Amino acid sequence: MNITIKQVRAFLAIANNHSFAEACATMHLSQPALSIAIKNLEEEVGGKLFVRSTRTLALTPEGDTFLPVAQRLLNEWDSALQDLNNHFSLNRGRLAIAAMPSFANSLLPEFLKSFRDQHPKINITIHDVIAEDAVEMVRAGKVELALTFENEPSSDLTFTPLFTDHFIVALTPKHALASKQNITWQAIANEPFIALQPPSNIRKMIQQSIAEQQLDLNIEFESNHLATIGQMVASGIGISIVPAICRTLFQAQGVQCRRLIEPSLSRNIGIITRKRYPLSSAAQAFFTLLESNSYSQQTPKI
Amino acid sequence: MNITIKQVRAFLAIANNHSFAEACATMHLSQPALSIAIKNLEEEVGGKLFVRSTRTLALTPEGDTFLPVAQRLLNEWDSALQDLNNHFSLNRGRLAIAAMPSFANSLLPEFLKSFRDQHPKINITIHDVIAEDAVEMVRAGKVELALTFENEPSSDLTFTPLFTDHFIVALTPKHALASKQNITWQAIANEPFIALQPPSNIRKMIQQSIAEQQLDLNIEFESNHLATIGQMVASGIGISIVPAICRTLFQAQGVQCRRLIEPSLSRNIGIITRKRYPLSSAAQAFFTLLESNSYSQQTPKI
DNA sequence: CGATCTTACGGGATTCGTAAACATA
DNA sequence: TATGTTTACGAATCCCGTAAGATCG
Repeated sequence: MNITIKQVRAFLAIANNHSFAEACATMHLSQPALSIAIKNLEEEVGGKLFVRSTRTLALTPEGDTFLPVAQRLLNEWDSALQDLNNHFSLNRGRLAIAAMPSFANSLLPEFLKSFRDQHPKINITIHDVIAEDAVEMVRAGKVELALTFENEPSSDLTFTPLFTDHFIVALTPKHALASKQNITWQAIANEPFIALQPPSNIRKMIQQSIAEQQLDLNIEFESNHLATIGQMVASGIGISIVPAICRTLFQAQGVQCRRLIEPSLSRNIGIITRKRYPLSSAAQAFFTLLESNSYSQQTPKI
Repeated sequence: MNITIKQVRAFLAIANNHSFAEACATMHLSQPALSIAIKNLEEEVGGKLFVRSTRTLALTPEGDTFLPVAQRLLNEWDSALQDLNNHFSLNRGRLAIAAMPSFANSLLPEFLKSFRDQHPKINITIHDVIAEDAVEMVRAGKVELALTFENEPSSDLTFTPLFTDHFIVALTPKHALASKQNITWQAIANEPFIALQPPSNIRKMIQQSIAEQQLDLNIEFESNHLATIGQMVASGIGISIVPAICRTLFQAQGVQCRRLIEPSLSRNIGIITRKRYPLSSAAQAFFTLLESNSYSQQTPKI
């Protein structure tokens, strides 16, 4: 049975207009074309759908029972294809991304705002999880892309760098070290230190750096959240080392930031995606947005 | 958006086979034809559905979300059209008919049996109602045809005669009149009479005939049902005049039948249908069955 | 006789298949 | 290099529109 959409559409047009002649207009077709279309349709389905004389046109009982079915079929057909088209044209769709907390807390909201302004119909889900989990979510296909730092190259993942993020020292303005523009690791090692709890990658990087310099960190407080650390630092109970992208967040809490030197510590932040899997139009659009704006999101060097 | 069934079918074939080349077989198409079909489809919907290299083929996220939708669309499409085809080929459908009680009680079951043997998938509904109601059900479109006697020609209904049905006298074998082959109205007028209750048409015809002969009927009992009248006659409390088509029913109850003469009384029995409305395939088949077997259903003249 | 559907037929667009080119693992 | 997809192109098919024919009210 080889029946086309157009034939069924013609059937509907005629049934709704109660006339071949009038249906021509809605179908943008000549009368003979309609006639042939219906004739072929009737041959395919095995019986007449209309009884027609020159003056009257009526549906056969079979045509009558088919009418609502045909209407439903075409409605579903049209809406399904419209929906597909909307996904491509970003008038519809879902975008799931993961971001490590330091990114989600700092730069991400601006990107989201600008994406939503451009594509308000796209539903966005953010997974604010630690870097390792973000990467795993990409690998498992739970999100299309993750915003996190660069880690070891993987055979199934791609890292697209956006910018380099430096670590900075966070302290209260009343702190003795606050008068300096640059603060050394050596100086930090003598201070009460507030650290992110493992398995944070920031914690890991700081401890590795400390170890390389054969220093010891005086960790007196720990927390899971950068915002909590900011509050602790603001209260003056200790200092911390935090990503520069979160500088705005810390300053809002009354915390001051100083350059960390000898050596400075930084990491590349970018986009993790799966190899050999295409991005959805929505994800691609977000990817492009991130890339094209990354130059303006350079970590301020203070 | 002009998208054909064939294009979506091609999309499904490729997605299910994970290959253009293999999908060719199921689509009975060459590779280039498939390639072009998908290319056109992708252009219509506004984006890629597959990412393909010579060695790998995968769905895009959009293609992936469209896959189950497309599957459902085609399933519904195919089953709807198959269903329509089944209606025409009598592999499916519903037939609603009305029949006056005397017909429904006598000849109809045999017709139904033979129809069901030929078309077992057709669902049949019988409305066993008095003749006037049967006609009204046709007029209202509640049934496609009615089996009843001929009445005044109507502008919107058609009567197709099947056979002529004579009225006969029903009495118990012990009855004094049982010895006669033919019984006159005059003789009946002297007997206790068992009549169908109004608004039965049989009652009407009998009373009209009696009146024309300026006789009086000695109605002592009345009932709504022919079967009840049969029981009453069998018990010997009176005699009745009944349609000859019900002769078998009465004989089974131990009632004997005699010819009614001076004058004989008969009516044409046939099919009532709507003018200007086509019959469904099922109704048409039943109509044809009735017509082609009516010769063998001639009322026995006793 | 007039309005409407159907048949006939020529032109045009679409689609097909073969063959060649192309791309990737 | 070998497998599988895409492009090129000639051919067949299908579909459309104009014009003529048929039919019913």
